[in-house]
Amino acid sequence: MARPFDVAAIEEKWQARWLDDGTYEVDNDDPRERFYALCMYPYPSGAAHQGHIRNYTFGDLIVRYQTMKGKAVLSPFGFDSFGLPAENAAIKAGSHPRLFTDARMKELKSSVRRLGAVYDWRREVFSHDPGYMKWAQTIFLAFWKAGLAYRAEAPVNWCPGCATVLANEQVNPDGTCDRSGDLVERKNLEQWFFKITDYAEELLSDVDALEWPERVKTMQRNWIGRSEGVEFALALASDPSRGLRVFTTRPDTGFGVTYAVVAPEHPLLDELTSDAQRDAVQALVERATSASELERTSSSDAGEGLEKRGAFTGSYVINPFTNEPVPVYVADYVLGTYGTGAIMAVPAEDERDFAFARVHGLPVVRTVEPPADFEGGAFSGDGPHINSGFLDGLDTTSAKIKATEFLVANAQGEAKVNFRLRDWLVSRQRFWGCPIPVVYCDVHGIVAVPEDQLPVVAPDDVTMDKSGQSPLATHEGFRTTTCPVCGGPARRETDTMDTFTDSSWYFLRYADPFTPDKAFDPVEVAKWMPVDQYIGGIEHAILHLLYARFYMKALVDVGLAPGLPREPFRRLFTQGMIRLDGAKMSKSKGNLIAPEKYYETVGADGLRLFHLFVGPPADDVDWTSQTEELIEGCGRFLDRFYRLCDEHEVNFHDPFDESDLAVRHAVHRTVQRVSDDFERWSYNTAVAAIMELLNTVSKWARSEHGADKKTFDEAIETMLKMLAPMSPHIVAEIWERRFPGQSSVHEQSWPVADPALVREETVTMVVQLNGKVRARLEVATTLSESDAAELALGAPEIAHDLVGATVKRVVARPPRLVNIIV
RNA sequence: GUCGGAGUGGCGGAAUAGGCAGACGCGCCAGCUUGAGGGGCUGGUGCCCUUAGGGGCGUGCGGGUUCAAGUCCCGCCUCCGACACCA
Repeated sequence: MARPFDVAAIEEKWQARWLDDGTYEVDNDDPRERFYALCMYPYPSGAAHQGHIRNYTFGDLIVRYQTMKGKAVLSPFGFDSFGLPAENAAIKAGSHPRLFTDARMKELKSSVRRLGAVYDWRREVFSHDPGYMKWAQTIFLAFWKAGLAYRAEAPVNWCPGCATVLANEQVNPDGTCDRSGDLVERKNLEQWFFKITDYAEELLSDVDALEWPERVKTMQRNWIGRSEGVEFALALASDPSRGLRVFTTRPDTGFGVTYAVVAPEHPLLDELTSDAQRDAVQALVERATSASELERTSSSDAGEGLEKRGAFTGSYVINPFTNEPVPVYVADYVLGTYGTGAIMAVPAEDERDFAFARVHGLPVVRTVEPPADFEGGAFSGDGPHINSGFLDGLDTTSAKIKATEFLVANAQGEAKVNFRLRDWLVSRQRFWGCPIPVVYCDVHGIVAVPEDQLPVVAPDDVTMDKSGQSPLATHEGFRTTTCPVCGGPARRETDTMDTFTDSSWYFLRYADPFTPDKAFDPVEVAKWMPVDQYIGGIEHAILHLLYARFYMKALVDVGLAPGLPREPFRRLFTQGMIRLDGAKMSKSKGNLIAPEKYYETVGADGLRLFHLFVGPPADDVDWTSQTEELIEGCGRFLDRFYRLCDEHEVNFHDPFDESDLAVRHAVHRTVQRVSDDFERWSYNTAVAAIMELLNTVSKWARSEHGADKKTFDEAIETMLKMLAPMSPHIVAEIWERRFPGQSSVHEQSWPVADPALVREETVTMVVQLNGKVRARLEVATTLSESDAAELALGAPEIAHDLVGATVKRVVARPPRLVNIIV
């Protein structure tokens, strides 16, 4: 396509200027109102693809728009530069992950520059910078000293492919590794954890006030998974002084407990198992613990269809409500990691228990009366209680209260809240991450590396392979050290931290990257936090966002962030992803569409406009053959705009007349629309509004009748300003030619609509006959109801249709519509 | 299965408070620009019937409320996403 201007030259010129002039650098003591705009910390995977382009287009639009609105906008950039891909690539090439990472950071950096996205590069942060690691480790130690980090042996998710443990959040529902897709195994290992569960309640309740997409909030709530109930003891029939502790949310159904179940991992299982049942129990346990999660859950895609495998232990416990003994089973449908790892089973009111009872021939006793037309097994709804002694006749809510009181008094019960959320496993047996800064001394145990020795940095000459242990553990020089307390022999921790720790506080360092003696100065950071607009992909709805929220609260509590808000991200926007042939576009899938070819044709300006115009920002974009043509169309729009600004085909007339006034109206109405659309993330309609205005102005100015020069200039000037955050290069170029020597369009104020010009004097009123449009009248906006009705009835088309008919009713809604019912 | 979100022309999508369905763009058609056009400009373009004027239908499906429903209510269907034995 022949463009009327040199795209590449213009874009390069302005990109260089924004960078050289430090146009978007901002100081912490800036007196203007502040705005913190942030795109999620990117993993440096190389040159940007369309997903990045889309993300940074939105981010840059906000930065430029808020700047024009007169705010001091913090727009930082950096890299989540630790992580597996670089390490795996290094193993493959026999190289060092830093080489890959540095090269890819450079690529991504040049990509965002090529897009015309602007940042305060003085604030750049990246995870493998020793200057950043030092504070990452300081924070770790602060958490440890505050009891928020601890070491424990735990059954962990072990990925054989990645040769490391994974957080629960990194294991797919089908039991495979989120990264490699390998089946995850269970292993018992000593690991570091963060006590995120201490914050479960606050993490849950604070979700309500966040201006986040509802579905992200829902996902967070579900992940935390709060449930209220009672924990109590089922007395062992063999020794009633001892009990099997269980958790239930339905104490009201206690009279219906016909058996109990313990998880295969339950500590009391061995004791509960009788000799006669030992073989059966053993078989069940072996199958359950060796089976991967996949095998355990793959028999069906619906919970109720799952095979209910279990075995009788040979023991009985006493139902405290009935005082009857009930059998204890071991079954893999009870999880060792939730609640107490044991349950009371109520087959009549719980589907899973019902399914199990059916398979194993256990009795079902209804304690809640189901509706008359109820068909099916378990009824988990509300209803009057039956077969329930002192609970008979009560509804679920009152029965729960009474049953809880009973259990507290008679079965060592206590009301309890359980969470699905587990503590965050943060150690990784990998090389390319931030080392955990502790030392193990035979005398003093776990000892923190003293602050003046931070950061602990991994040596370069480490062998990385997939042997299954931490690469750092194989490096004697690193591993062997002395105890900071006694000077005796000690060994270093050789695990590194989960990279999600790096992305949990980077936004604080951005706000104050200059402080040399601490992670950040809370006074400086308070000037920017919380982030006003956070932008990123929906894939981080749980992991990153939950961890960062936890960090923020924990940092305040351990004293590193006094006075800072406990929630880091006030507003969140999750953009849709780009799909190619139905699959998400990503480097790992290898289905990328590189932006370069579009830079050559429509330029960064055209590509940005496309991403804004293609549809609602939150929606996914399907990249199809038609997409190319859409992008061309966006380029053509910019061409048309450029040519109009040239004024070659424009005619001018002198006295200002009605046609000019109409254009002024259109200009101001468009300003109104675009401003509103910007505020509500409706960029596609904002672009449409400007396209419409260009069509109007173009037709008017190139007509024989011509345009008033002042009105024309106002229209062009206003369009330039409105397009500035969208397609910043060409707009800056045109502005400079029209206003040589003046400050850039990007330093102008965002246009404000004149209310008098937004208001219309006349409008088209629709006249309907029985709801069908029969006439259109041009009327004054101030038209009264009675005048509207009169006008409508008098309209020639209507009068004709009304001959011989009786008007039953006239609904007048001036000035838009009148509906005549006959 | 549960919880979210969505379903509108050939396509991406618009309709912000119940009031003209289809803005804007892509594609397509016609005309002009006439050396041709992958450029530019002008006009047309939901579907069906009709020679015309005009008429009918139309926002996943079926009901309902209303003068008026893409929008509100009830019941379904389909697709996408999250969770998925969490007691």
